[in-house]
Amino acid sequence: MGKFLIAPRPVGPIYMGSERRPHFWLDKIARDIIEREERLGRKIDVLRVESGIGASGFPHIGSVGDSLRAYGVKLALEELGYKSELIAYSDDRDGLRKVPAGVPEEYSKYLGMPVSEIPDPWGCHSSYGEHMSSMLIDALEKLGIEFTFISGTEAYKSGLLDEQVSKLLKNNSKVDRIIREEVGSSKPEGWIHYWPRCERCGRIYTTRVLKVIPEEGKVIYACDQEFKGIKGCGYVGEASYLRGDGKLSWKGEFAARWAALGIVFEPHGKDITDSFRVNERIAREVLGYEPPLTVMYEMFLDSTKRKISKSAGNVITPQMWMEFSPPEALRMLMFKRYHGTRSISLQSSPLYINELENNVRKYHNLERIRSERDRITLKRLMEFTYLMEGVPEPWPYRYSAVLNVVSMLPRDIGFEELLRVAADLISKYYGVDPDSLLSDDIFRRYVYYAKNYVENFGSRELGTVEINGKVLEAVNSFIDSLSEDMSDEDIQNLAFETARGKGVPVREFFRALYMILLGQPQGPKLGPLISRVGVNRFKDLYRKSLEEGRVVRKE
RNA sequence: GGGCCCGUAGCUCAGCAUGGAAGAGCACCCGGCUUUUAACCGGGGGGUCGCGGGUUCGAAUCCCGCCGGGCCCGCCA
Repeated sequence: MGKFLIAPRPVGPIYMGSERRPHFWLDKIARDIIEREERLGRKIDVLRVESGIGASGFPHIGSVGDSLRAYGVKLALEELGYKSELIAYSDDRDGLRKVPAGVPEEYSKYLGMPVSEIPDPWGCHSSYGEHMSSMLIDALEKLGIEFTFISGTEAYKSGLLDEQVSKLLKNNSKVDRIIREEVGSSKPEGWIHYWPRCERCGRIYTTRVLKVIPEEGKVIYACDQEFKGIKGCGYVGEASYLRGDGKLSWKGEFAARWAALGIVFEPHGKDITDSFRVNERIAREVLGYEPPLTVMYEMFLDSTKRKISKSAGNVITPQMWMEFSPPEALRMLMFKRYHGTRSISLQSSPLYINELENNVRKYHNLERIRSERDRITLKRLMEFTYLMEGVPEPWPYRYSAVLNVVSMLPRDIGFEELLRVAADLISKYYGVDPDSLLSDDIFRRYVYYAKNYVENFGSRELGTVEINGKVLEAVNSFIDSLSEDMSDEDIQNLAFETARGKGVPVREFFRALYMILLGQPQGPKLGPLISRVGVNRFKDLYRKSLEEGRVVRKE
């Protein structure tokens, strides 16, 4: 199908190579999916894409990337005129493998038990697993992702996977062989890759299937394996695999889900590439289901390119992200590309927001982008970033300005007061109506992000400023002449008078002041800025800059 | 032991699938505009495309080898 989207062109030197059309990666995947499904002759009334939702630990920023990318593919499929659905499948049937930091130590007693059967440490959800997955679901909703939720536990209990589980167990020797061929196995030859839940101790990772009884839909098992130092309880019993008294191991669970739900696309992190490869073969060779198209994405690193991990203390949760920058910035970051190791940090949030603002502006000036490829990439990136609901008109102010202003204001004044003062200053900077800022959701959020940023990371690091000696004298004279009782106007006039009186170009004079205070050559109108910040506070800030050696006299 | 990603301008990165005159943004420099409100405008400098081979009329792009940075997996998912 994809090929027919490209119109035939006349042959000739002018068209050499021009049949290569630039494309955005999500659009390409969507076209590939459709082409593939048609070739396979599957019915394509609803194209289901899937994303797993972890339920074993706290979600981090990478967890939402998987779902976000899958959702992007769903949007792209819909744009091509197909119905599509995102399945968010919670892995709450998985056993607890380790007790994450932040969960009571004594939870080690639950190791090996399905997380949906472990009590919620905080008591607010029906289980540990539900608590964890609900945190991720909450984040997905904040990101504007629509999905159909399926709980793994429910899936097993409802019989959704019965057919596939039966097939896998009946063909367990074939499954075992594939596993051995692809990744090897330390289990004895002929191992049956299914985890029955021990009726007595409730664990699944300490059991071993002794025998499959297909005609009764059950297995005989022994709870005699060791898992993470925990020994099985020794119980021997039988479990129905049709009622879901257990679960498939990873070597087959994806395959079962794909076949049962008819999944055509699922992204995966590189940590489970082996798992994917095995499952692809099992789906194809045992279940007779051609596995979904996939993309592999890299894990996230922090700004110093170190792996994000709980022990390193650099974990970013989606909830933390939302305290510092908007969901659309995160969507943009995730949709930009899917390969290459990504580094991400909350401290860089002003950069991400700046990029978002620039891209929104560029989107409304597309004709200015010369290269067709860049044009298409930017156009689609922004349309996906705004979930196909329309890219907003650029707003007339910058986050960097809001952050600068907020970082200079006293911090103990309360949010509403901070908002008012910031609106006042920003309105003067950009020449917009302060009331419209106060009722503007983006502005309100900007002030919120900026407040959090300053409280967590301090003011933005300002570089050293070199200032011409004569200009510096003028600046000093200006600072000395300031007094508490001056109005906005007085201060503004004083600035001009001082500059002229000292024979310094007005532009240079202002530039110097803004560089010292904000680290950038322009800022909100000076009189009101100093007045809102407070003359004495302003003098302190200036004195500090001098003391810290940030301001260097240049002849 | 197995596998993956990255290396292109000072910085952040596109471009590589399908080989056809090295790109963007930021930064920098020059010029313009303005009693700072620029969310600017015009121009400019700057790259042995990590290194070495190979294929080719032609390689950033394909193949092989190496160097540097980083990541993942080893039965848990």
